Amino acid sequence: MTVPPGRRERKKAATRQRIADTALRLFLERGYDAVGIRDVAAEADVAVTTLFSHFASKEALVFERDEDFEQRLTQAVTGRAPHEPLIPALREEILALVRHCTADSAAPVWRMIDGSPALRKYEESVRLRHAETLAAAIAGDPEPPVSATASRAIARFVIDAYALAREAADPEGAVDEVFPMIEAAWEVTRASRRA
Amino acid sequence: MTVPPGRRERKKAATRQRIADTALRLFLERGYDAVGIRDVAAEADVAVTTLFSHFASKEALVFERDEDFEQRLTQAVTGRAPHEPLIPALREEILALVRHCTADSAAPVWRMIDGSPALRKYEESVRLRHAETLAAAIAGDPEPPVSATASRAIARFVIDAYALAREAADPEGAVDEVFPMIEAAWEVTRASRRA
DNA sequence: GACCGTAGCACTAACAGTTAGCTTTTTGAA
DNA sequence: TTCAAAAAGCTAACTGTTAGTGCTACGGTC
Repeated sequence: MTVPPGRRERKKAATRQRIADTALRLFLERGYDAVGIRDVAAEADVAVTTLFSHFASKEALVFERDEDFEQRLTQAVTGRAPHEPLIPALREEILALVRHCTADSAAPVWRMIDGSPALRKYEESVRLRHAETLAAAIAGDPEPPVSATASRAIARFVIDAYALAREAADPEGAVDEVFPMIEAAWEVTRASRRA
Repeated sequence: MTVPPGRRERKKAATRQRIADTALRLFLERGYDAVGIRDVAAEADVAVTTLFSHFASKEALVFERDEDFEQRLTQAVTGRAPHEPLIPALREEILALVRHCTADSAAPVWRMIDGSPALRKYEESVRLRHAETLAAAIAGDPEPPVSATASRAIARFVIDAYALAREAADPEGAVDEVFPMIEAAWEVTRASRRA
């Protein structure tokens, strides 16, 4: 019983990381569309099939860490202090995530994403998944019980806020503008429940 | 100068329609994944390149009429009576569209879409475009002036409502539940503008 | 320490969507 | 009739992705 995950899993993770790093480097050097899967595989010194055993698609190479995003969102819901209101907690988390991805160091990557229709499309589908996960977290939260539809709606609104902020000229300002709207929408679901 | 759209354009439209009809028929008969582009082209008696000159992708064959959707939404905004409030107008239009696509006659098509990840993903990207178009219509409406961010947020919320309703067990009930939330979000933008 | 089942990886070859390059037909107008 | 442009066609490729198959190294067990 190895507390540090066994050598096999470490090797696997290393291979995965090597592929992701190589891919990102090549994409940034030559442009996403100009780099083929075969190029990435060759440069990372793995077979094409190996690459696809670690990543479901070419786009997934770019959004390698998207599960962190998902985790942080659900954590913001399920891990908040008792009686701490939901929407402000989500607001803080989204704000942190927006700051994170509009940081200068991340700029080239996001410029690449914005420049590729395939990547933008993929990002949307990733966000849809995040919205579903977030909806499940909200629906499962005992604090204020809400209907399935309402929690899915709020979840989508929150993800929308993130998407809008990322594209806005003033990302933090966009969060400040959209979240009061979400707060109001949220209040409606609570009001109808009290009635 | 032919006032009735010339023969050339009619023929082109006819070819386009023949391709779309053939594609949909084959997809429903054999399943979306089991039908290749070459099958559709052969059955419609056109070259593959011709097919792609009419449709940008295989998925686009299924969402052939999606511009109607877009048109109806912008029409609901720009074509409403003076002083008619925005959100109820959008609510009515979304309700009509939801009814339209949950009608029995359309059921097989939507079942096919729900059964194919590629189609679901494509539908999301189509919706994103619709949200952008709707946002532009809202932002361009003189009646209640709103910021670019607020109009984009509302537009996304409205599209979200449609998406949620389409997937919900009780589509019309979902519209009834989500639109009050949107209305509240909308009021926030108006309140901050009056302040 | 030897043994074995499994997981990771490799290789080839192919499939399917999509596009480029170029030719032929059809159309609308001079 | 003649001509330019649009539409349609054909061939051949490129690119992401997968199936099939086998080899190798690891991890747990006796």
